[in-house]
Amino acid sequence: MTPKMVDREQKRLQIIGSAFNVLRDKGYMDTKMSDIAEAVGIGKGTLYEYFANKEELVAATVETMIRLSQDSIYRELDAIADPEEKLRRFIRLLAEAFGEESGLFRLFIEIVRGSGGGGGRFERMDYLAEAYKRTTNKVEAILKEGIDKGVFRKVDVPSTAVLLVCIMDGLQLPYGLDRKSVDVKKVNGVVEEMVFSYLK
Amino acid sequence: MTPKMVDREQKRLQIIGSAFNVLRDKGYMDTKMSDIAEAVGIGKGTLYEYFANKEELVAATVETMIRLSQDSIYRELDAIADPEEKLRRFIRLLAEAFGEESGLFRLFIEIVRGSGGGGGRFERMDYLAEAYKRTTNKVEAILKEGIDKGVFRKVDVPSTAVLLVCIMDGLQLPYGLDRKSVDVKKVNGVVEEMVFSYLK
Amino acid sequence: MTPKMVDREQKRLQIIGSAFNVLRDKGYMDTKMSDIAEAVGIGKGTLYEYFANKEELVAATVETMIRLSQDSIYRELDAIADPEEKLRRFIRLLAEAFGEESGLFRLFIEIVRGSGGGGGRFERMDYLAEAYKRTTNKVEAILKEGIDKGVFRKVDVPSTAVLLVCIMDGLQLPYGLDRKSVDVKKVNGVVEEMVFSYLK
Amino acid sequence: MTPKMVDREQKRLQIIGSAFNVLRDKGYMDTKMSDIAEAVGIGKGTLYEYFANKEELVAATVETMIRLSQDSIYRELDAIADPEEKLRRFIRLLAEAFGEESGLFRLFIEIVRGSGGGGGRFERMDYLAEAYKRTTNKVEAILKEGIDKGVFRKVDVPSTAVLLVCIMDGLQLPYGLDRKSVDVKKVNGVVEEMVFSYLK
DNA sequence: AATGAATGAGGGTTCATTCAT
DNA sequence: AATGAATGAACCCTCATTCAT
Repeated sequence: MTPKMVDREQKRLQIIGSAFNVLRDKGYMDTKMSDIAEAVGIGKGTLYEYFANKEELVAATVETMIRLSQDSIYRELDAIADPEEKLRRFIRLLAEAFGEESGLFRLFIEIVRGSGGGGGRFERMDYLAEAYKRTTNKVEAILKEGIDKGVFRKVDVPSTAVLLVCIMDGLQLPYGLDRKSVDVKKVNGVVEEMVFSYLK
Repeated sequence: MTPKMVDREQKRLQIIGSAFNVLRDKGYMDTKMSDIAEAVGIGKGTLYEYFANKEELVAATVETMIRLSQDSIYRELDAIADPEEKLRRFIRLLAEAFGEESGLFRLFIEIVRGSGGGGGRFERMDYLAEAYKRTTNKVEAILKEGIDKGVFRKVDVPSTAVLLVCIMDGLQLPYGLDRKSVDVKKVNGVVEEMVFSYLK
Repeated sequence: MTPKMVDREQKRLQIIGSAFNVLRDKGYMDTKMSDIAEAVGIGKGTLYEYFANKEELVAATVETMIRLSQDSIYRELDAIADPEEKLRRFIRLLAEAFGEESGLFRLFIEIVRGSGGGGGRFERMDYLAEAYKRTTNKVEAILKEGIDKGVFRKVDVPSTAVLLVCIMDGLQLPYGLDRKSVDVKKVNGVVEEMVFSYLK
Repeated sequence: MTPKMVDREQKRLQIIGSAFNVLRDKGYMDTKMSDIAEAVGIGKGTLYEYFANKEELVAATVETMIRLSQDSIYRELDAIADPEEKLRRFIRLLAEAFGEESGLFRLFIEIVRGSGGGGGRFERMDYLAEAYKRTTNKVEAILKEGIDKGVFRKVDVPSTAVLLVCIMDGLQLPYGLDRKSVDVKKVNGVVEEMVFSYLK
């Protein structure tokens, strides 16, 4: 990687960071390229020096933010040996990651929505599917390990893993609708109880 | 309500029905007013005789479809006396309603996304919050009844109700990403098991 | 053709007429869609009700103007029996058609230029090639008839026909460069003399 | 001219050479400044060290290429004494210069087109008019000499000269439209025959 | 002198909305 | 009441030009 490449990559990341803030707040549809440029503090045209078009910029933004989020989660998880503790931590980290602070998943969903139909606009959304798959795989591994070690019951691993990820995703819902009246912490507590009541 | 009003209401419903089909398939962003008009089989201008603008039409569509879905679910549930059976049925009905066939929730999410930020375009989305609230209330009622009758443990009712709705919502996720490799029926089965392992 | 189609075709022609005026004066590159809209006296968006994009509009304009020009020329020629008189008239009509009044050919050339390279923007320019071919064919027919009737020498018909069309085209040149100092009428006279000195 | 100036002039010529290749292939409209810079193998900004803007660069390119072409033609013609031979050679040289290999005239025409209207972008296109004038003057001189020497008929010299240049220009036409089906050599042969049948 | 990253004016195009019929 | 032709604001994107290094 030449020095120039470093600068370029730095700038891409800077743009992605600001782009994410705007996209998270306004959604894909309502985010104009000029909004992003303004947020980064650069000219509109400069965006096109780093990304071919809006779709690429948004895809790269989502990809990067997911990767960063996943990397950070996985790194922390890898340091934990006990499967139950690992799963418990996983739930909390995902709840955090999906929580309001991030908004990543709200954006994620909007984009998936737009491209789910087949003729959708996002081509590179395979990455999103991969990220999802990576997460379910991670959960599957944790579950298997727990079962092998006799910590968990012998549950259907693939279905349970999918369900766990779905639940974490579903916890997004109140953020859009009912921010005030829901005690997120409590709900998260119930999630853990419920999951382990099932696994034990 | 005069006969004319009835006609008017009929036509609104007809438009809403066709609009929903289009919106479900293409998403909010990619659905043009002309697409809807074409689907209904009327002129573009006529839409504006029945709805003030795109936002109103879409809001009314989502409202109506949610109401219809909820009405049908509640009607069926009211016929069931046993709380456990009621909750079990509720889970299945919601899974169905949120399932791929409907697509209602994918649309719902896309719209909520757009208006979540506060400055968003959808003003009338309070209705969505109400629908959500109505559902959690319904679940709360079922839980309370079950606890009162000694069928369920004494769980935190509000949090558990919220969680249940979130879980049902979260089950949408695979539809957009991983339609093929997920065995939806199995996952739904795990949901039931998990919920009741927690409530018992 | 329904009544609506008539109106539509009328409007297309109206747009084409105004578009031609603008294109002739400013050239393809410097003609903005808004210039054309303004010239027609309609909104910019309306152009797109009748033509898919700028390229289609320009292609249709050139096609139509060429067709009109050719139709008018051919109609007049068909009324003439004598080959020499026919060719003489042909030269004069083409000189007129290609003359400054029209500017059609200047535009024509600019467009062919842009699309000649192969990767060029104009896909429908086959029509231009056809128009050119139609003209050379017409000239070939006149030459053949003249030769058959013994009015002309036995020249190489295809090459001579191509050359005649090229000459007429070449007469455009002074219009762009030297409008003032060239006596077009005289030059046209020389063309005729030269051509017939060759054919006799 | 200081050594520095020589270097500068060298570089200008180098740029012009590459610029011509690109312009000939893509046309004015589709040639970006970056294309030229890349072709020269220098930075985009450097172009502006040698030419004030795109227009100047293109104008200089066309000017230079025309001058080079004319110089080479004139040098060769000056070595010929016999007027008929001179004219014959002139026709062949111009046919070559205007031929596909060069593409100079296709570019020339595109540019003249853009600036013909008066409000056009090219201010310095006077040079093109001068080059054209120089060519007609040259032809006039040849014709006069031929007439004086009794080799040619007493034709209208200015008109005939203009016509000859127009014909040579017109021979460009098939290159853009009908490259395949035209036997250029034969057509060029007919040109000579026709011209001399007129002059004798 | 040379560069190329940054810029932003400007163009083509879309589509929600209007309104004359 | 119903229509769809007309509209133009608004958006994405390009590319000639500038200027800090």
